[in-house]
Amino acid sequence: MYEDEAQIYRALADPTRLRILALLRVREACVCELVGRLPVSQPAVSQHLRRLRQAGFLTERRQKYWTYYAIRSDLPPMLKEIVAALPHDAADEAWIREQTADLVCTEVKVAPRASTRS
Amino acid sequence: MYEDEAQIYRALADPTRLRILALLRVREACVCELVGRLPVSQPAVSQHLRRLRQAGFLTERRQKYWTYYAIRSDLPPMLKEIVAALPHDAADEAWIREQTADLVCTEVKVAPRASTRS
DNA sequence: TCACCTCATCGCGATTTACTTATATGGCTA
DNA sequence: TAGCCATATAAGTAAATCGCGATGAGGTGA
Repeated sequence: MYEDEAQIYRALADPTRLRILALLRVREACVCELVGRLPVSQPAVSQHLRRLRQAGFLTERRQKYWTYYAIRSDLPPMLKEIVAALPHDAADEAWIREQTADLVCTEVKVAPRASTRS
Repeated sequence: MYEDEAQIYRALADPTRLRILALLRVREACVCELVGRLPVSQPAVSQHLRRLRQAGFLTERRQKYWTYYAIRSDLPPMLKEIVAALPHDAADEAWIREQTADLVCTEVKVAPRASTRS
């Protein structure tokens, strides 16, 4: 009794996952984009995305190198309201809006690696 | 960032707490009434109530022996919607409706103790 | 005042969660 | 097909969570 509902709220019970939802509210994004913005490692982001997907919040789509995650368009009304009610972080939203999806990952992540090539 | 919201959803991330909210949706109740209905111990119920109160869902009121908990009437709209959207359990709602607050605890709990007095 | 009632808190063990690093997977491209 | 890229999974650890029984706190009433 109420296990299913608790499961859904448990998926929302983490600040990083809420931030991911707020970011994806602007537009879909691939894992590496989120990794470039969030203060946790790539596996952590991957695990959070899996949790949100299993709870029914996200869909995934493969394209070229990247896996894009997006908020399900057929979200139940209550969940849609919850997502809509999340606070807006101006910096986060500006950031994800100005990303050019196909460039971010390679461009951003090659730079740091340059130092390891020496 | 998003810590406060996560805190709220964490308070909802447990089936027993959701069931308590659904029960209190019918009417306020004292701890011993909830203990009489839920499949967990009195300390567990007490802790769940504290968690819900700290998250801002409940108020408490003392009267004679009992502490009555109720859903805050000034709940933010989003939280009010969340509580309203919880599934209705007919048996639970019938049960709490037919309780006569002042009788339940002493009546119900004296009986089992009789066997330990022998 | 003292016994009794409800409820809160303490202290503990078991489980879950969220993170890390290391490594595996699988698509893409040369 | 060989190597690279983004992503997923594995394994381990620290902290949070949920349950219990025992006990403490505080009001009530004889």
